[in-house]
Formats: sequence, C-alpha cells, structure tokens
Amino acid sequence: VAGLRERVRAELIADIKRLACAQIAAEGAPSLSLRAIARDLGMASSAIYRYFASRDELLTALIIDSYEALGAAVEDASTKAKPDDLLGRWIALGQAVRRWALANPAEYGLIYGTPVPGYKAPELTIPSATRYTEVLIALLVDIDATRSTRSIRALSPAARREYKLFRTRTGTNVSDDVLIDGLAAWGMLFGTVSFEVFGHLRNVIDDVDAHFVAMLDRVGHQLINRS
Amino acid sequence: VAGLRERVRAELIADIKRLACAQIAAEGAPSLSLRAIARDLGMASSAIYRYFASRDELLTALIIDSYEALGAAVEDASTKAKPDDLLGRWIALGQAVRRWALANPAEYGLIYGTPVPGYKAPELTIPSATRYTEVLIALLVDIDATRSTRSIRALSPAARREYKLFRTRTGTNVSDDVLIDGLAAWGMLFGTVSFEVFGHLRNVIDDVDAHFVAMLDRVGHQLINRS
DNA sequence: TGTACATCAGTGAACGCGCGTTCACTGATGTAC
DNA sequence: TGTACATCAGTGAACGCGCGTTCACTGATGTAC
Repeated sequence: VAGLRERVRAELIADIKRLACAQIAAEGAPSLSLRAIARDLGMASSAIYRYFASRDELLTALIIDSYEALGAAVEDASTKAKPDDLLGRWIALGQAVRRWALANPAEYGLIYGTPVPGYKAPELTIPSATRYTEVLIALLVDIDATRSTRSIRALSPAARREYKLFRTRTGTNVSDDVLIDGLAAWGMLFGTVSFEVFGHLRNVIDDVDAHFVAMLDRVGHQLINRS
Repeated sequence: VAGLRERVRAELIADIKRLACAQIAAEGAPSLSLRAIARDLGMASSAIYRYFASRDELLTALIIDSYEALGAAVEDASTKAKPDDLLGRWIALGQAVRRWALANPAEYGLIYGTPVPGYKAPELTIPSATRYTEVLIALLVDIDATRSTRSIRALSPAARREYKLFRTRTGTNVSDDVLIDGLAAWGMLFGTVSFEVFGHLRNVIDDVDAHFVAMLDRVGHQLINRS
C-alpha cells in the first residue's frame, strides 16, 4: 500500500504530541522532556529526532495545534448560532473559549499562561493565533452595524489614534465605541477563564458555570445595546 | 552592636530573593535554581540552605512577597484618591495593578501566570493573596451604596445562590448587580494586564497606556452608573 | 576584663539524578531498472 | 518478476551539562560566668 510508511509516521507524530500534552498537563511546559516522551513510547531517546528536530520545534507544533484547536472550537460554536442573534453569538463564543480551556488546560496554559522561558515563538504561529480573533472581530462588525446610539464620553486623541490604527490593521470599520467595549469584553473573557484555569477562583466562586454565563449575558448586553 | 549578625542575615536573605527574582525574570520560575543563586553570590551551593530549607520554601517566600507588594501598591494608590470619587478610585486601582505588573513582570507571572508545576502553594499565602482584593471589595461596597437603579435582567437561581455565598464569605452586602459587574471588571483588569505582560497585545495595540486608561474609564462608568 | 563554650555561616565533596543532542550503526522498508 | 540500491526508522553509547540536597568539617562570631 502506497503511503503506509507515511501513515505510520503521522500516527507516531500524533502520539508524540499527545504524550507531550499529557506531560505538560502533569509537569508544566518548561519541564517537557524529549527523553521522557521516548521512554513512554518505549523507544530510544534519539529516535524522537526522526520526528522533531529539537525540543523547541515540538513546542512550536504544540502551540500551533493549540491555537488551531481553540480557533476551530470558537468557529464551530459561532456558526451554530443564528447570524442575527448577536447576544447568542457572543455567549457562544465565550462558552466555547471557556469549555475548550477547561477541557485542555495544558494547551490553554501553553498559549495564554506565562511564556515558556527561553522559547521564542516563530512567526509561523501568528496565523493560527489570530484564527479565533477573526470570529470576535466579525461579531464586533455586526454589532457596530446595529448599534444606534453613540457614547457621549470623549476619548483621548492617543486612544482615538490607536483605534484608528487597529481599523487599518484589521481592515475593518468598527467604531471606537464598539471597539473599546469589545476589547474590554475580550479581556474580561480571557481574564476570567485564566482565573479559573489557574486556580484563582478557588474559595471565591464555587459554581463557575452559573456565574460565567450570568457575566457573559451581562457583558453581552452592554456590548450590544450600549447607550 | 546587638543584632549585627541578624542584620547581615536579613540582608543576605534579601539578596537571595532579589537574585531569585532576576533569575525568574530571565529564565522563568520553573528553572529557578538554588545553585545559580549561590554562584551569583559567590558562595557554595550548600550555603543557601542556611537561609531557605528548600527551593519550594524560597518560592513560597517570593510568592508571598509578590502578593504583598501588589497589595501595598494598590492600597497606596487607593488611599491617594478621594473617598467619594468612585471613578477615581477604580481608575487608581486599575492603574496601580498595571503599573506594578509592568514594573515586576516576573513577580506578576509568578502569581497570575501558569502555576509552577509540582509546587503547591501552602495555606499561609492566602492572607497575602487576598490583600488587594479587600481594596476592590471596599470599592464595590461604596459603589453599591450610591447606585440608584437596579438591573431588569433576571439572574438564574444558581447565580443568585453563588452571589449570596460570596456575600457571606466576604461579610459584605453588595447587591447581585454590583457584584456581577465588579467581577467582570476584575476579570477585564487582570485579563488585559496579562495580555500585555505575556505579549498578546503585540501587533494589536501599540499605545497600551492610552487604550488602558480609556478602557478603565469606560468600564468604570458602567460599574458606577449602571442602569 | 578574660576565658570557655555554644552558636552559627560557610565550605567542598559527594549522592544520584535527568536533560538535549550527536553519531556511527543495523535492519527493514520501499523504489528503479 | 527479481535483483541492486537508496531511503528511512530506530538503536545504544557517549558528550557535557546542571540540578537539589546531604554531610562532616572549619573558623569566626557571639554569650555566660
């Protein structure tokens, strides 16, 4: 059968990644060890180098996979909501981020926790990293189109310049008002998820499910019907 | 002079902590090495054990110091604002957190980044960890007292139960409305600061100063004048 | 004030361990004629 | 279809390194009489 060797190879790469993730979950990314993976696989430590040229290359692959998985989860949730149900889209996005993070805490920590020291993410991780943000930006564009009222409060010239730069960078035309609320909502979302994943809600909130959805609902209303 | 030995000892402890922080900033908390600290101090690696019984004990000391320093910075900023200027107090709190984090990224990562693997924070870190939260809670209490209108949106029974539990835990009487907005603002604050410290605002926001204060202002108004 | 003793800081060697990476190699699997 | 050769997966030994922690020790600093 043609490609048999390649299929076996792809499977072993997947095995290595899976074991690496398990190790990161148990011991943390910085102590990820190629030798330990080889040991788990029952092969010589040098054999890993047939699949990844170095430890950093494995880390990069894991980071890209994590961004892609989060992106896919968010896209998936977003397409399931009705396009004109803006609140529903926002809540779906938030829930997708949280669910993915809780299901994959090691991967979440890898991309949103303390950067792995001595490791510099290469440029090629950027497209994967921005994948889920496109869903958020698309939502902000639609929100912007339906918002009737505008904020009275004046922004500083520096802030206005910044949001203008953001528009040119993303090629969108979202108003300052929606942008600032959207960025705040973005921070709220990942801040709360990080709190939960990293254990800062212990002894603060027990039933995070209920609190999280209540907060998403509240912030979502502010985001959509801002006066 | 009585206590000379003790003063020298205290200074060396401070030196060890300072070098440890520098090392964490450079290489990350997980690769904090007692031997490297001893090397920097020009002493035998075993000498460190006169001051800290183990690596974990040093980490615990650093974590407590970090929480205390953040707490002190927040308290300091908060007392400088006029007590009845609620928005000013909120902005001062947010700015204090961000400034401290940017000035001490290693310490910030130590307490709000990925938990150090294999390290379990002992109970005695809790009082220090909650120090800055008391400032936030005091602010929420004062905001609650001045808010006239209440939200129309109904909360789920589970969420209401959760906020009730929070009130008994903290011994305060903040309404569900203010609590939910306050927790959202809390997440927004640390989410945004983490984004900045961990490098996720690169190529997104250039002038974070301007954006951050604009966002604090916006969220502060929502927090205080919620209709 | 001077001596005897206890306390403490710091030394250096050693323990057992794990790590990333390289290299020459052995066989098995595929490919070209 | 069968043979010759190239490709590839995996081995095992070795390199040089750093780590946390223990232990018996040497001197210097303080304390008690």
